[in-house]
Amino acid sequence: MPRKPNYDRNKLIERARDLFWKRGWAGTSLKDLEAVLQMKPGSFYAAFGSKEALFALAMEKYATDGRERLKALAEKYGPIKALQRFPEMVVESDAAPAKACMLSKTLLELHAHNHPLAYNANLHLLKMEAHFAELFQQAQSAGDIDVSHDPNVLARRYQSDLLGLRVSAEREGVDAKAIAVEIANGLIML
Amino acid sequence: MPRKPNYDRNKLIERARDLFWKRGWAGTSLKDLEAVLQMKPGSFYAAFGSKEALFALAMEKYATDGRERLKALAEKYGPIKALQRFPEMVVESDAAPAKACMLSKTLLELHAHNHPLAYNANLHLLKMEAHFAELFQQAQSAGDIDVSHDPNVLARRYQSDLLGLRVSAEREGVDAKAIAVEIANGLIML
DNA sequence: GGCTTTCTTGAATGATCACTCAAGTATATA
DNA sequence: TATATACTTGAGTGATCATTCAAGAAAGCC
Repeated sequence: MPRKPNYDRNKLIERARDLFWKRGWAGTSLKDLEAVLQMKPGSFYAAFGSKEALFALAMEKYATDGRERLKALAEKYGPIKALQRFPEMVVESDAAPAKACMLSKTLLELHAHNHPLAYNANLHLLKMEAHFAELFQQAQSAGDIDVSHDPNVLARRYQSDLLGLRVSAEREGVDAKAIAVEIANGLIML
Repeated sequence: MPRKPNYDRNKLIERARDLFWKRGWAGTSLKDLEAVLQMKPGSFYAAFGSKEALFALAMEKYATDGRERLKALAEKYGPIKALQRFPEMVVESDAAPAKACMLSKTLLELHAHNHPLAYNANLHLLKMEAHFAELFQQAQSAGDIDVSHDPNVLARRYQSDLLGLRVSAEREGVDAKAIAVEIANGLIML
């Protein structure tokens, strides 16, 4: 009896993610979303409920994809090489809507307003950091990093460096690739 | 014959800076500004011309103050110690409206819109980076850092680390002080 | 083919946005 | 004290914001 929606929900979320990622929360209007998603307000609200709900879905996809890319890298090259390649990968992806991290952008924009999405962004960052810690620990087991280091401390610093890298990459006239290489090289000496 | 304004323009700019710094560009409405500055719209526009013009003034003050704090630190402790102390100082200032850097927040929020304020923010970041490079060079002259390093490269990385630190400091549950110490210690080994 | 159910449409909602301006008020000079 | 010159006030501007909803269109089941 029902009627199927004539859109691919997953693709819509991806397109929304790209727009939110690039323009941020307040910088993305519903008119922008309607244009990109090719949806009228009625359909939009029937499908997603609210701008905020869609943003949460977009951020979820962003975070999940990031973790999966890291996981794929680790399975292909091993933990230490994955950690070394990841910064360069992030900075060099020309197809991405922005160089900066969507999670940190969201956090910075909405933290002062105590907006749920800011809290949400931080949760995703914590998950990613846990993943980093896991890889650092595996690298220690493989003998690539001295066991005197606390993997959680390494992960915390690594993520901080990565966030800085990605802010720098958003700037004009800064050689982010060079910074990425420095971060990667910094891991050899541990 | 004229009548003097009954406000201290400089203090108004400082209060505006604190509000913009905390809440960002879109997150700060004119109503918010009117409340904090105790000004009606008419006075506001007579005094500053536009929200954008005031934001530019606020950012200018933010950047100038930052450079002066660094300069004061360098005059008191010398170049290398100043560079080491700066990250901790930035993270520990509890009076500040936000931990994250106002310039990077502005850049991330407005870069995708090609907003003049984003370009402006980048200019201030470049100035700060030049100041860092100068201190690195002085530290080399003093024998505290090996001359094999390019001071501009050091400054680029230092600023990137600092930006990452300050994003991390904005997060809940992250020991930013510890990261600041790590950055400081990283300078010893150069 | 009719019927039910869902999806789609798009005008309309009230709220808030940055900003304007004419009228009123205060002050420094003459 | 009179006057000229600012500064202050606050209601009002049109634009845009996210969101709603009633009406119309399409698709699966009997």
